[in-house]
Amino acid sequence: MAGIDNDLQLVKIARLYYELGYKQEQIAQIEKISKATVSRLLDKAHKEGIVEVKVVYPQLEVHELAEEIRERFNLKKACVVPVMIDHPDVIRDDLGRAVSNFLSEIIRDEDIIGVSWGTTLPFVVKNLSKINANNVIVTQLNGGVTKHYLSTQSAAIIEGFVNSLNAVPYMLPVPTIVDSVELATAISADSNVCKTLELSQKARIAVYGIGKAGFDSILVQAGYFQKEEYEKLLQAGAVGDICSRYFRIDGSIVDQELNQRTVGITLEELRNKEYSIAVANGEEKAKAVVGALKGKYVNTLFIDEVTAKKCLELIKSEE
Amino acid sequence: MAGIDNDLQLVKIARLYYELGYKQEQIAQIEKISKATVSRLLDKAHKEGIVEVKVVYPQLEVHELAEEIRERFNLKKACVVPVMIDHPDVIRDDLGRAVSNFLSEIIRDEDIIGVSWGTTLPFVVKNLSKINANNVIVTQLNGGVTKHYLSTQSAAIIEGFVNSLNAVPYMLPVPTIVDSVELATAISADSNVCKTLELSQKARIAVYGIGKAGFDSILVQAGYFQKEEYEKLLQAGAVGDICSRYFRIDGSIVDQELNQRTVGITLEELRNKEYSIAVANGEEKAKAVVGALKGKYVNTLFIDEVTAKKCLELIKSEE
DNA sequence: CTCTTCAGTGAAACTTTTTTCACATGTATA
DNA sequence: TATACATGTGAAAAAAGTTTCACTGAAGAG
Repeated sequence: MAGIDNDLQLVKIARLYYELGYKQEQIAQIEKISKATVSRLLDKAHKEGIVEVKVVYPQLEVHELAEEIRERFNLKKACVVPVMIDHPDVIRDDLGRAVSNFLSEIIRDEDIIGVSWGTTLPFVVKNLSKINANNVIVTQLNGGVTKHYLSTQSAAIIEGFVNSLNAVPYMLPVPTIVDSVELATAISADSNVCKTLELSQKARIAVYGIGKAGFDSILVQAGYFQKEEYEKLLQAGAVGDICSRYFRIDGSIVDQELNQRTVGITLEELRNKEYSIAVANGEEKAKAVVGALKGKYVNTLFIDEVTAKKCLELIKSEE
Repeated sequence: MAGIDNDLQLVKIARLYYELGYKQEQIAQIEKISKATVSRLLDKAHKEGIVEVKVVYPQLEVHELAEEIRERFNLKKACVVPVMIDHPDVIRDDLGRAVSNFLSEIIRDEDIIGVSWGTTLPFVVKNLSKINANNVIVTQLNGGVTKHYLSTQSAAIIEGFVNSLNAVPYMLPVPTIVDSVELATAISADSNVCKTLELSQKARIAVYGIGKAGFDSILVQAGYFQKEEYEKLLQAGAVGDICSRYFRIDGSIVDQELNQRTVGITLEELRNKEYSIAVANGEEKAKAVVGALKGKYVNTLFIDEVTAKKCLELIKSEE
């Protein structure tokens, strides 16, 4: 798309501006263009990733809250990031970084690591640094959201992991929920799908987000549910999902038939992972997080301060 | 110096500005300070390294010129970087990056790598990325410039290499040129100095700048030479120096007595290195570069386009 | 205790950057 | 060939960011 000539000029202008501190007007003279164009080209350089701005700061944690949650649910590890700025993107970025750091501590050669998709996972990928490991396999834990096979969202997440770990990907290019149990069985029997599912089962590490049950869920918006069907689900006590499998606040699975129509790793299987790593962000997800913890679908939790507090409140009010 | 509270606010403001794209005026409202202060704090965040701006671009090379130089002087490798922007800092940065990339290709476990100081070396250090190698030793090839033992310049360069390579440093905390041959011999006999010199001799890789002989040289300014002494040197044909040892355009050493009063690796020793890597930048250094190449003190050259052309001109005009 | 000094601040003046607007150029389409 | 349409430009207007300046309050000196 962008020619090399073009990019060279962008680089030149960016360097004159950011490395040498020239004013845009001086650059305009040098390049014989208007200062307006210089401004526009600098903007383009940002968008094309030629200019990178990074804010460097230590990873902070709220240890007391983390310890309380870890003990209460007998987790392997809990990490609570402080809410420095109350904005989802900022919090998710901090969570993503924390998860990423943790992964680079635990990943080793020959590992199989399963990942799902969601709103938080992209932030893990964004913060993933090159990790030195050999023969790692990345598997997709559950199908994509779009029904038209291969959602770009999940593909990008897997790709990020693959690049950072120098790994081999195993995708699950199927819908996450299908119309009948028979169809789900048939799909799972397909040799490619089956291979990925097997690897997901064997994975030592699984990383996924915790979803909140509600009409704003991606699954609803992607048309996986009729309105009445979803309402029934909510009335039956659904508070959240992991890999598109819905559970109640006590951790029990809501609808066994639905569960059987869902393709991908099961919640049972997650229980047995050495590392079942969940990331969650947002107060409204507190019930979902509590459900996930009570169901033991998670042994390593990454969560923000506000949500962590809300979770503890919920638990304490139950007692 | 800066309190943690203070830094936290800097980080917060930097993130609001660069990650969320808030205007300084909005941030001023949030933090209940004036927009002038926000501007000042952002400036401080830059200076403290909390905000990093990087221009990302591929490493470009002028292959034809490089090949011509490589062949003519029978070098192992020559790398000529294009002059995108005619400013010493920019060119040196490109050179530094090129050297740094090359080093990360060739460095291996148990290596000994000797480095000098100069105006170009800091740019190599700046661009050095973490290199995975074990038990590497970094030695200082020649004494610092200041006569007061331990020049910060060279210390910083060594430190950069040590950090990047996870290496152990061997410093040479002595003046580079002393008053008498006897003193030089005595200093070299000191057990610490001797150890470093030995390691420098054994080093598989040496990295250094090529200096130009002239009254603007750091050595002159540091008071190593009387004016008349230096004039004599120039009249005797000195065009440049490597590790404070002066040579003519044909590569011959200018003053044997001075050479013997110089502490550090000898030019002879550089000739036998597996990798004798020189970096040079600036048209005015062309003669010095030609001398270094003719003397075979270099087998791997990193140079900018303009200087490379000038060198070839010089050689061709001699023929 | 008073005076001086100094770092830090906001308001306002100033500079720099971005956006708007009108126009030009080239390209695809009828 | 004419016509719509997108793309890119500079001049000027508008917005955003920086610097100057005068003032404040705190720390140290007398």
